[in-house]
Amino acid sequence: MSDNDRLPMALRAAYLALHRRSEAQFADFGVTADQFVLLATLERGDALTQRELARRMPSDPSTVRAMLVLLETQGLVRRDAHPSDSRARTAALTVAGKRKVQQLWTAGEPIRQQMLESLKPGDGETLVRLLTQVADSLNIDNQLVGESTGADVRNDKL
Amino acid sequence: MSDNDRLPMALRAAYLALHRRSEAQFADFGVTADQFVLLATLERGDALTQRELARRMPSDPSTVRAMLVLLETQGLVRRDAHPSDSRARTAALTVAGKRKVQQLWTAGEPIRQQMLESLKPGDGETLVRLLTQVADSLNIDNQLVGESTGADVRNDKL
DNA sequence: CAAACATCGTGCGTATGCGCACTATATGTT
DNA sequence: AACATATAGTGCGCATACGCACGATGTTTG
Repeated sequence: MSDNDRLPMALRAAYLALHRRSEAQFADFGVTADQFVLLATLERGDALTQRELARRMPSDPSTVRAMLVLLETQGLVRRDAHPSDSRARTAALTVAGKRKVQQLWTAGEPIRQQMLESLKPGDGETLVRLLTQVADSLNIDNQLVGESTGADVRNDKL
Repeated sequence: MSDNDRLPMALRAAYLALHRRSEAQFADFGVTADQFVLLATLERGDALTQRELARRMPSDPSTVRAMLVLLETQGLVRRDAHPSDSRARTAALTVAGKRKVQQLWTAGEPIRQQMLESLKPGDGETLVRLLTQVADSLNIDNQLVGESTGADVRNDKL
């Protein structure tokens, strides 16, 4: 039971530590940790709608919008009208954005390295697997009743 | 390499899922997920200074202060003068706060249960262990380089 | 076609999360 | 005792994170 209680706190502590460390590491580049997540997500799939971008991050659409507005003023991101759906807007990296995200991958490498080095070989994969299981168990429960409004494919292979 | 990159995102996704789910679960009680963390921390060690409370959560002292101010107006927490250190203030649960935290433990039980049920027996402990290792590796690195005897400590280079 | 419904983006309000600068107090050194 | 330094709390600013309500547009259904 005491063990039961420790998992949420351990997860929280680990994420906040990662977040703090990333903020510090990216500060020199004028970019926040979450902005990096957004930019990296755009790097893997350009010209996404804001909603699709939010789904992949994962984050809230309104949060993503605020971030895009900010990143747009910094010239890292562009928002264009969607070709077929006039409600939607697509988000894409600018040239400067692509350059920035490259720098950020490099700048963040020590952090990812540090995390892996603290684990035994193979434990990195184990950790990713367990985290994914836990995240899925917390997410899906809301819509566990198959009422899919179409082909809601879960193509996120994170 | 690709595995290297997935760990931070998996950690982020899992934490945010937990946070969202907890917010939803605690909303009926008029308490946020982080407020529960604070209250539960106070439950385990009453009459902490704000800084010690922040260290245990873990969170930032200025964040904890804002939360305490809020919780104080809701009558869940008391802030008293520290007996010996006149700079410090101690935080403690009120009677209503103690009652509330009890309710919240119960309300959050399904979430913790759900997390554990998504894992094989024993994997819960493994996950906690790996998360703790990763968190430690991200936290300590800043001042692990202590061979200085304290004469000229310039540990804070930010 | 028209009405009902779903979806996208937007704007607003609240609550963290954290850094930074500032004041007040405590502690250590000479 | 006088001074330097460390520490506790405060106040401010910025950036998420999210829910909710709104208008605009797309999609389905009668």
